[in-house]
Amino acid sequence: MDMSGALLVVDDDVDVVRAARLALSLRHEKIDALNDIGTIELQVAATNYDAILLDMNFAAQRRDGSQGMDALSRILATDPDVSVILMTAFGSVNVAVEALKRGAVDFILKPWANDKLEASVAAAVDSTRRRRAAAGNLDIETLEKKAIEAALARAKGNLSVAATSLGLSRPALYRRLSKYGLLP
Amino acid sequence: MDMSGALLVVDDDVDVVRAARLALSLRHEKIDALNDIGTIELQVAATNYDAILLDMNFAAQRRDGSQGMDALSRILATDPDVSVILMTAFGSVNVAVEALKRGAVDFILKPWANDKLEASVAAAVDSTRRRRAAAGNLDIETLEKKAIEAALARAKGNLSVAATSLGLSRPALYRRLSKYGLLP
DNA sequence: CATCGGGTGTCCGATTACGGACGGTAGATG
DNA sequence: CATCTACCGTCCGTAATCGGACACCCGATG
Repeated sequence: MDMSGALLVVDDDVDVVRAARLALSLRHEKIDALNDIGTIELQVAATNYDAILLDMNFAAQRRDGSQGMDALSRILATDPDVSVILMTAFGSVNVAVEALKRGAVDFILKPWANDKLEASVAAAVDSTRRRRAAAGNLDIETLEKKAIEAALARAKGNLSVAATSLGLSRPALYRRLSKYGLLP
Repeated sequence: MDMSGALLVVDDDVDVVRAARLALSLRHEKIDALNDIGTIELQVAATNYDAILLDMNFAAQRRDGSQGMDALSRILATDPDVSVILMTAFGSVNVAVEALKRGAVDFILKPWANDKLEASVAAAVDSTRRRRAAAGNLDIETLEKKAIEAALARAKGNLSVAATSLGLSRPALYRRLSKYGLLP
């Protein structure tokens, strides 16, 4: 499985950016860096990143992670399908939980173990790709087929119940079962 | 907004169950308890709970949370729409992150603050209800309307692009826009 | 046993949906 | 200016879909 992706590392500490490149460049060809969250929306809108590594603090005295949380929201508003991994040296259980509840896909404490970072990024890239594929899979027939499969599963194979929940008559459902190759 | 829900507290410590009832019974009429995860699937299959509070350790020497993680998976396999809040006295950032990545909606450290527990449960009940409502909203027209709205948003109002991504001809899309009241 | 309720599979006259084609607009380009 | 490209809104001959109705089956019940 090819997990090479386009990554963005957002951190004002150049050593962190360097360490991340070192850990990830063997496997990922494109690793952009951004040291200031002020233009994060522009950057994210301009490139379909596969994963974003986002630090949580961007001012010397800040440790509460609120800047990273804010940036997370802005990133996801700009590109709802991208996976964001938050990074911090000052993590607590509460901050970690809050980050994930707000949509981060993972949370990495600094200093990280390289194999852990690699695994997290690989999973994030995979996640993003699945999300993009699903979002691109919008044709009416695919959605209809999936809905019918879901309704059948929920109705435990009862065709009458499934037809009702789908808002279809039974003959209409039979036609679709035949059309989509779902007949037993 | 009525947030009274059917709750299940899964913990082998009767003091925890008692404390949870005390904190939550003013607002929630049904609070079941289960002290052993062995029959968790049966319990969850028998009742449409709105939220489940799940301890992470069920044996005296166990602190790693693996029993709770296992139970979480089993609960979600049985009822994919229910919100599960994990609880433990031995939480770490890694355990918390792993819990949320596996599908828990929140993570509470013991001993908890009652207002925090209440808020978490209220959000979980709301979440579960939204999930159930969405799962029950399976009629073909609703799904089709939503798909069209999503495609229009992605295509930034470009009808030709939206029609193509939906697998429809432009006249077919126009008919649906008219049918669903989506014409500008 | 007969009856009821719930479900299955199919048919056919009526209705609706389909998409290629037409005519038009707007912006970019030489 | 003329041309091209991309998009918009609509039409109409053809094709497909619609759902009430029919016949049947199965399990539960009196």
